[in-house]
Amino acid sequence: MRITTAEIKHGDCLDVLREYADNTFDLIVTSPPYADRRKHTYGGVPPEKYVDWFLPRSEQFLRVLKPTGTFILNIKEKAENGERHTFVIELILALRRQGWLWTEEFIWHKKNCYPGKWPNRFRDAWERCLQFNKTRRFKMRQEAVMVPMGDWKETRMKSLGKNDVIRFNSQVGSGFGKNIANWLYREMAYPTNVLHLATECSNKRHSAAFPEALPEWFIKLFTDEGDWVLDPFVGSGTTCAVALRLGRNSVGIELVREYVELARQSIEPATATLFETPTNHAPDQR
Amino acid sequence: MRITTAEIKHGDCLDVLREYADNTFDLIVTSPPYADRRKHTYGGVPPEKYVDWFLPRSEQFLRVLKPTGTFILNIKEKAENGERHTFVIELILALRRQGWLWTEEFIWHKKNCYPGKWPNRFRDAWERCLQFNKTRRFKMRQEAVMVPMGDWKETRMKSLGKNDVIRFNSQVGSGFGKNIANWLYREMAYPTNVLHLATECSNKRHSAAFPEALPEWFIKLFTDEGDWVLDPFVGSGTTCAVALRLGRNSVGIELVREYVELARQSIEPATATLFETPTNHAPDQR
DNA sequence: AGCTCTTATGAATCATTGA
DNA sequence: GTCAATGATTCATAAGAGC
Repeated sequence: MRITTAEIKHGDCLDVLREYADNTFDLIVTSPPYADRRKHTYGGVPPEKYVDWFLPRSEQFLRVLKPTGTFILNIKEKAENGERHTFVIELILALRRQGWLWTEEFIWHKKNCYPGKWPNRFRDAWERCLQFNKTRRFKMRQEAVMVPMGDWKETRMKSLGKNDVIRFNSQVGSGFGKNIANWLYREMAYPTNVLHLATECSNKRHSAAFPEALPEWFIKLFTDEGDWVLDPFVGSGTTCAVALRLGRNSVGIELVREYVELARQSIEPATATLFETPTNHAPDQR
Repeated sequence: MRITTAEIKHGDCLDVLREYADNTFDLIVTSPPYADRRKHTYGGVPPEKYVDWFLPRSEQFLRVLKPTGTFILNIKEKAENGERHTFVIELILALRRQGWLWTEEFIWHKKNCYPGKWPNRFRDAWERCLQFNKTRRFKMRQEAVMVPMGDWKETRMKSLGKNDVIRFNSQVGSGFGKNIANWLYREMAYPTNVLHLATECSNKRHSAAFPEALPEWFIKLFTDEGDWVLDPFVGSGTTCAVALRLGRNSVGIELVREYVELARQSIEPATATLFETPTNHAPDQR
């Protein structure tokens, strides 16, 4: 038995993180407020000042991240007046100077991107998920995010039935799930660094900044159960809700009061839930 | 009747391009030799010196490109010693200082990329196709690269959603009918800035060749028939072969002698072919 | 329960109008 | 003149309703 905690803090992550000790978190995954020229919008940091605004905060991220930890930054520059902003690539260079290793750039392909037509531009259907690390020996659980090969989904999954799949997902490593896993892994392949996810366009009150599948993928890939996850710009709480569901401890920080309330609601029903850990489950088999 | 030419020049594009007048080409599309520390490989420019090596050449590109023209740079930094090189993003910043507009970054998603497994890295399944322009008013033929639409039209036309009605009501006058007419006969949709192309594995002796579909897409998008296409690092001649097939004039430049021979062979069979131009064809209608 | 059909909307961009 | 608000354009997805 293990208690998994999820906590939403109100404030600027620059200040809030000072309360946390060095080397606390295994994963920092976040989608910060994008640079925007308009002052009334959330964030309101103009592109020219974005790097200067970000660096003091990423300095704290660097401090509280474990040496084996990973920092995933979901960010995308916008096109304005016909040209792409450069603040994101300038941020990459600045973060390296700050001591981060730029280890990977994942591409999130948004299958259902925003529509629109312009005379000299197509719809923007991708975002960067930049990976930074403190050391080259970071924790990575590649088996946790394997994907079905070829037409596996159409052929075998259909014959399995929905309940079987749910059972498999919830109890890999024991009994029924283990048997499936034996032949399943032969049918699975490692993914690439291109993620195909749709944005969530549901009728929920709080529209998620990014879909649950995005933090879920990185949490599975870079943490074990019981590890600590941080989202310093947690917004409506997606990251913490997913971390909680996956049995990871999490801290979310949010500046805007009303988002704090939303985020707390999203994790409320399960905050005190006890998660049972299968006795025969080894994290590195996942 | 019109004669389409394709010519392969031997030499360094820095020197060869001096023979060409200002504002000659409508499109420059190329996949330059990647930075590489090993000297025996093609290119052999170390990453630290890549920008300095590239800038004099891109200065020539800027000169010979028409004001309405486009420069597509297919390039991807490689991971070395566990970290991504920054020379590509530094090159973007340097090209902007040189006078280029960084108008777009297309993502080429390589659907069947080379298999492999590393302890802390997934397969690299994408490359950057950076778009640069001299002005914001560049030529773009979006209709030439439209893709078959999903079932959007059918579902949309079956019944208009309440939201559509609201949006139409907000318009003045006969906007409603006009928009419906736009949808009625449409079977194709505009693509996004993510290209899904398979790599051609059945390839020749030139290792860095990109698939024909890649230059083809950009040639269709940014040129009309009879326009001029340049590939300053033409390698085995893919760009020129495609340009010829599409009825565009092209110049390819290659430093390595044996690749020059390969490239010339690839366009040989059709070099002198006469392309018949339909008499009722107007370039601006495409 | 398991389908099909309906409906809303999403980190969008550009041109135009208004302050 | 600079800067901010408004209008026009467009399509893939999943929740929810209906059968």
